[in-house]
Amino acid sequence: MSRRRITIKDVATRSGVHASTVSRVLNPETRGMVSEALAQKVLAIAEGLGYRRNPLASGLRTRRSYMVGVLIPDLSNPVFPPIVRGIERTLSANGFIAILADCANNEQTEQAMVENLQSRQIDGLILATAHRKDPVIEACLASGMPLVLVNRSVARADVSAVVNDDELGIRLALEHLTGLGHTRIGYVGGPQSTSTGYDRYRAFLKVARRIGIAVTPEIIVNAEAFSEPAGKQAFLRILESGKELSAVVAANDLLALGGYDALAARGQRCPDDLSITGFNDMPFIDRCQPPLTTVHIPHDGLGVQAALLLLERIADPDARARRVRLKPSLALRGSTRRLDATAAALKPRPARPAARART
Amino acid sequence: MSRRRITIKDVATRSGVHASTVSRVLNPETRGMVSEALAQKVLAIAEGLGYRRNPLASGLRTRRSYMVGVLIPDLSNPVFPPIVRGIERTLSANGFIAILADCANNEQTEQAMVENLQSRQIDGLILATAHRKDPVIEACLASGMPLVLVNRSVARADVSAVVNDDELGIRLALEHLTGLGHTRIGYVGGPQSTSTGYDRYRAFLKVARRIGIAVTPEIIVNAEAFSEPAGKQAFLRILESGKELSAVVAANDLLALGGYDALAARGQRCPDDLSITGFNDMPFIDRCQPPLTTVHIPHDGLGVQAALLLLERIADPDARARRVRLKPSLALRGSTRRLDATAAALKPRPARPAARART
DNA sequence: ATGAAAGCGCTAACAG
DNA sequence: CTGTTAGCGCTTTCAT
Repeated sequence: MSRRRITIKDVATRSGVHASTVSRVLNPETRGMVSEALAQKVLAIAEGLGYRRNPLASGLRTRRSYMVGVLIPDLSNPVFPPIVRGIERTLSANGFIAILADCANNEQTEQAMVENLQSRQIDGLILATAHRKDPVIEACLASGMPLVLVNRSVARADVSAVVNDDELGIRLALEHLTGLGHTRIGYVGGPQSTSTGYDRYRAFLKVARRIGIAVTPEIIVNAEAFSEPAGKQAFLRILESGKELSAVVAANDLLALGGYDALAARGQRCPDDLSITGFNDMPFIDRCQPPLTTVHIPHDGLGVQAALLLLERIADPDARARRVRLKPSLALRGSTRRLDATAAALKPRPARPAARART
Repeated sequence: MSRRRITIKDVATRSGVHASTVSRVLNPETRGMVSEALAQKVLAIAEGLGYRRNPLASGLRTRRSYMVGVLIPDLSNPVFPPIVRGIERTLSANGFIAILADCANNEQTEQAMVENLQSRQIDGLILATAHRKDPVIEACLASGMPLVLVNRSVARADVSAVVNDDELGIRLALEHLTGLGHTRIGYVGGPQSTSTGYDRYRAFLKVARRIGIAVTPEIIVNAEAFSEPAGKQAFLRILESGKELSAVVAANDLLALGGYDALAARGQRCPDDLSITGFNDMPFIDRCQPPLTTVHIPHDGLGVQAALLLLERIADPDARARRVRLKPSLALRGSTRRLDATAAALKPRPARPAARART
């Protein structure tokens, strides 16, 4: 069935002009070189024939593929779909396509995928992988490939990146809690090998000190992973540390959910016994019990900005690297509550003031 | 910086052979034409030079791009990320890449994206868009493009598709409920313009009749969309229909969540006043309150199978269309409960048996 | 078994 | 303004 595709040559013979003239007409940049009348005629014929340019062929010549690689550590992590969506929409609107690659959090795979993408002549690469040390970045930079990082920072300043303002996020969470009267506030962080884990941890230290919260080693526990089980373990440690905390800032929504589990395991409840804030505002986290108060990250915006930054760099590869920091906001929900004098302390055992009164 | 990429010609001059020989060596299919010794030598040199084949160039010649289009209606719908992930992993493992396109549920956009993908010489297309009537399918078929549908069925039998066994899913839900003693069971469905909405509705009619549930128009409401608000509206209608139902099967988890909202608005609770089952088992739905009993769909498996089916068709375009139907399972959680004689009827007003006993 | 030559579809020098 | 020519990197006849 599938008849041979219409080529530029077909249009040329039908129009009675040379192929290169057709090429000039079809390319917006060179359209001006051709007389308006002829251009219109050729355009009409191309349209009539249903001509579609073959980007592979033109790319072979121009070394432009109008393809961008998008490397994600794990699409099943709910923060990434909206980022990818923002990226894809923006690229698509600018005539580019997104090649999706999911490296399943595996550095080996990541390396291989980047090489594969490079060999496919992608015009640029968006990296959303999370590790702070990442040889792939050096390799990309060395090869001159336009590169933008999203949702992760990196030490060196010569690479473009779009990140959430994690310090602001932590500050929003902390100020919310102090505004509710909390003073003994702990922190459950993420793995320090990840950029978000590290950044938020640093931010907590900085903001907590500035606000005047006593920062001692016991009130801070960094979880092994950004997951519910790891969060539960971390919360259990912090709850059993002996420090009587009334609130905990978690570096991630999943960790916060782990906090719910930890409380449940101890026969305690959120927010009655402990206020908890999350980070990310992942989809449907407002439907859990209690609805999680969390730092909302504009994920779609991260994706859009990353795509725009990359397009900019593709257009001008010599442009300086830029960093964009997007502002998060606080999603106020039910996992935090005002600390009143009577329910002040979090007792290790459910020895509520009311119970004590009976003795 | 970016030194010119190594081409097949570079390898040729270094090896002292002709480019075509290198090509033969590098291509597994034609490797046999070259003497083993020479092949080894060329391979070593190519390796040493860091040669990477340029798929654009070879594709131009062979009309194979090793690229597959993946068209999604909306990546922010939580059912799709796992499907996409399964697709991507499988394609990638077979030397293909996935071009992701999100048409935002817009048919216009869908049409344009498919054309764009086709012009980019994709070897095949995976469609996850949901509408039952879809001119894009005809167009693809007509053009001879290998095509696989995922998570959606279509009337005509000559198109490959991977779907969940919705009838089994509905049966699992219904049998679970009847097993708990429910007999007055309603159904909140999805939009009939979508394939899943339609299929599950038909399945409910069929299975309910077979099981012996009285199917009257009042106990069935199809929502306007697969969303929480639409679900809430539909549940309100069914609850106010006058039929005293003790359980409702929802065609989708979001609709079920809307059911929670509807109950809450009426001062009732799930599962005490109404048992509800969902469909999809989307991520974190087990964390809502109450945890939703729902039909679990193997989304990742859908993606994997779709990719495999497409690869098969790409390898042999004349192969017959195949349909794969994957089996769902029931995720038993807290939104359904045994119907005991005392709490049998769902009263419009909270006139609980216990309360009545006191009078 | 290997080399030579042609060409996939398109663009970019270079002429005229 | 438009046609001619060459070539992007690779594969594939066709010779030898």
